[in-house]
Amino acid sequence: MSFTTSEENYIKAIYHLQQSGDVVTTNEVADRLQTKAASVTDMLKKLNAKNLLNYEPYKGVTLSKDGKKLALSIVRKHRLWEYFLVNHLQFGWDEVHEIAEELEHINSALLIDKLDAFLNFPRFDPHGDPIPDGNGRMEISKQVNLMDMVLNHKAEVKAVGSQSSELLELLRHKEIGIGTILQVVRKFSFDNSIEIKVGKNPPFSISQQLAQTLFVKPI
Amino acid sequence: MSFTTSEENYIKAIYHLQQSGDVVTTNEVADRLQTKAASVTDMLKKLNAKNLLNYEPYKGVTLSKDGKKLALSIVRKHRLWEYFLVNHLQFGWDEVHEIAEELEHINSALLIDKLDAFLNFPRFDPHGDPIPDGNGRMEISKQVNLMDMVLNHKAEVKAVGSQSSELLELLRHKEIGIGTILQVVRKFSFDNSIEIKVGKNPPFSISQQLAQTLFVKPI
DNA sequence: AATTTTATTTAGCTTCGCCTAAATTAATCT
DNA sequence: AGATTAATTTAGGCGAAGCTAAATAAAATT
Repeated sequence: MSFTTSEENYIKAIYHLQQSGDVVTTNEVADRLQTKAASVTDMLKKLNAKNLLNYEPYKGVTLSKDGKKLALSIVRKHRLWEYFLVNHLQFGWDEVHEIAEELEHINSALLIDKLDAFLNFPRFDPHGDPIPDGNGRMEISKQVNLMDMVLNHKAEVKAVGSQSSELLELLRHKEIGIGTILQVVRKFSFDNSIEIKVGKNPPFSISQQLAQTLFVKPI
Repeated sequence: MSFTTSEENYIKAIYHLQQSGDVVTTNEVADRLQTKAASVTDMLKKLNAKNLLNYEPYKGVTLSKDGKKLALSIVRKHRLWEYFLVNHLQFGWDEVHEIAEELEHINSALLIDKLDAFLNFPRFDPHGDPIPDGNGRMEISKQVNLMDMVLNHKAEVKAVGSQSSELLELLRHKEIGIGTILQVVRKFSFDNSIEIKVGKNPPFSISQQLAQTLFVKPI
């Protein structure tokens, strides 16, 4: 089964809307996709006929098993491409969304598998959102990127954005690992570097690139 | 100005058809795009109205200045993506065409510039076709990939597929450079390696990966 | 419970890219 | 040159995905 870009966009929108508040309404979808309710109704009927959703007129919609699977595969593609754009093409993490929005519709399972391998099977995208694996499974813990931590709040390192040996070497050197408790004590806007404090050691600074790959959970 | 995937495919088709035999006919386009002549006529009128072509009913079509520019930008994208797929994602050069066909329609000048830089400004794609630069200029010489040379014919190395330091190191070691005269004396299908002879030295073998980055001109 | 408001669906129309069949122009062959 | 064949265009339609306006169902108010 293959789907149009439009169909995929609807499925993805419903997936995201479903995250907060189970059943999704026609207007919510229309809002998110910048389209009109009537157009949404048309598409819901179409996707319902393809068994991607559970839809009953006037009663809102949820994704079916197949719909969820499709949504996760699109999310996977989107986040892998974002990772690629930021970590290999030197995009800022704030400028990649629209491009990934296009790339996510490229149709090739092999391409995505090879991209995943090339990127070293990252588990989080540059925004800290988890990347589903080939079976749609992903990390659940609600993490926040170290760049987004409020000052002077303790947090525990929960995940790193990639498995590349260069990154691991650097982390080993700085003595940062999963489980490390730290807090951000200062942020410098010049180069977006931040200063962190681990235990009773004196604070030291880390680069934006490094901070972006660290995901922490506030304590 | 932005164009639909369909429009871009027509422009690209006309560009390629124009390479061999100036003026392009409706049926040639229909053939190449696996569509019907009537559909082509529709599109030709549309693209003509957008000043991308010089089209007169019954008299065939050529690309206008703008059309050529657009065509070259699509070809550029296509070949850069092919290069990426083969040299970074480990695709075989025979399996990348369809995927690049999709990727070439992704719309972002910045993306392509950054991809180009990431790839080290390659001048030839994995098939030996030249990659246009941002201004639509590209190498002209009719080269053939070393993999495709007939046995025992002398040829001169004209270009290498990339500028990566790893490649250059290897070439220096093997004493191959632009201008080197060589001939393929044997091909091994097991690993697609080939044996070449330079001057009066004994023949030596080079890997498929290396051979694919070498472009020669038969003498 | 009846009415009003809001949400959703239905009906009918538009554009895009494609199609078939019919008409027309150009090319080729006696 | 006139007739036949081939190439191309025109006319009319179709499905996808969108829209507006009207109809209907559900929710909220009185």
